[in-house]
Amino acid sequence: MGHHCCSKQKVKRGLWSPEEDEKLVKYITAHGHSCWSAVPKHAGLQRCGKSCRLRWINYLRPDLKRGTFSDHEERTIIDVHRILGNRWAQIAKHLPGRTDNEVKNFWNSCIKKKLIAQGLDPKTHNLLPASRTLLQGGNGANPSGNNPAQFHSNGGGAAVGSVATTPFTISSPTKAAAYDTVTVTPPPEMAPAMYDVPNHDGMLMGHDQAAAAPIPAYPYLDNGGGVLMSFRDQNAGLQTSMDFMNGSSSSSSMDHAAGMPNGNGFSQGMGAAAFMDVTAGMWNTAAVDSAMCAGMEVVQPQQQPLPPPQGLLQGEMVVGRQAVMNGGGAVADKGMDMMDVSSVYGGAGTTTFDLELMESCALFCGSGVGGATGNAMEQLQWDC
DNA sequence: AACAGGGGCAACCGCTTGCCG
DNA sequence: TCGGCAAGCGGTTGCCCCTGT
Repeated sequence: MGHHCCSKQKVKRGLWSPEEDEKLVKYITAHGHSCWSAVPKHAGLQRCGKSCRLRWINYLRPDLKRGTFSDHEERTIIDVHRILGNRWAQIAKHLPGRTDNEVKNFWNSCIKKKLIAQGLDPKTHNLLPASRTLLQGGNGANPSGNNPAQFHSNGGGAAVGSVATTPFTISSPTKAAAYDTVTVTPPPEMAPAMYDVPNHDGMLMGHDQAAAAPIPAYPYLDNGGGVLMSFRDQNAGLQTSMDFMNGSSSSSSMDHAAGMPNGNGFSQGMGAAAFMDVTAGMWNTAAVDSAMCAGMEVVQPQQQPLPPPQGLLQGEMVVGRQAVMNGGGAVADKGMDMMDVSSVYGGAGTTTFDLELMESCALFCGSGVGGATGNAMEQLQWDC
């Protein structure tokens, strides 16, 4: 059965011959591809437009990078996949010269196996049950030297060494020097509700001072500020990290004070909180409801904070989309109208970080409330 | 040398999305 | 608002090549 666009045509299928490639390249080079359905006819090809498009995009495009994936590209794929899931086109955008098809094939043929070999579920990036059981037997420590927690995605090692104290990290590297931190003491009655992580898949957020250090440039997310996220497996005591960087991002970090009850984490089952203030680029958080940021260190700017956008007071706390971040649970139950950033995004335009990815990162925070279904990584997938 | 099995990759299929009349 | 069309996208298939027996 042919494509819809060519069902009435007699089209060739299967592998492309060099002659066909040449015809297509010549035509596209000379005329472009404003309408793919017209391309085969004008190029003298017995193919459907859809096939021509695929051939061009996946193989003939001059800007394609051929050959094996580098270690860096591999790490990038894993990192972004952890956030976006099987959204190959989105992942491929972070790999110049690579196509979604190429990334997908590489994932299925190589990376997936590596993750499984490391004891990680390639779909969720969480520990596989077998590995979790094994590691739990070691009281959360890494007994084998093949600890998935050592699979630190950015290669920078910012959070690898902080397994014991840094469950989840969001930071941005380049303006680290402009910020210091203040610690907000968690009200004891509030902290458990906010940080309880009820199941194995709970993702935790926290702050890692080390993660605030500048990190070398990353090839992806070149359209926004950087975010570094680090995940610790609550039960196994393991941690992995991901970095979303770009050269213009501001620095920020979040921190949980030591000794937070039950793991310092954002819960799938609870309303979760990530605090950043896009009024100053990002993570310029100042006057935050102490109940919301219990146990967190909230970064404050040291130098010339940017003026707040319209509709926001300096230092007001805004994060993500309200519908995403403020899903109810303990936080919402207390009447907190948190994380509504829509007015900021649409208004002053002061944010510079990758909203799409950031939102993907943030989604998990609230989606489990009122029906904590699925796992953390599935909740990360942005529901566009 | 022949064969089987597996891996990698290119291409296809079908659904979704966006645009336009 | 609706329907048709084209493009985008992710999942799947099938072919080719390599390796082990």
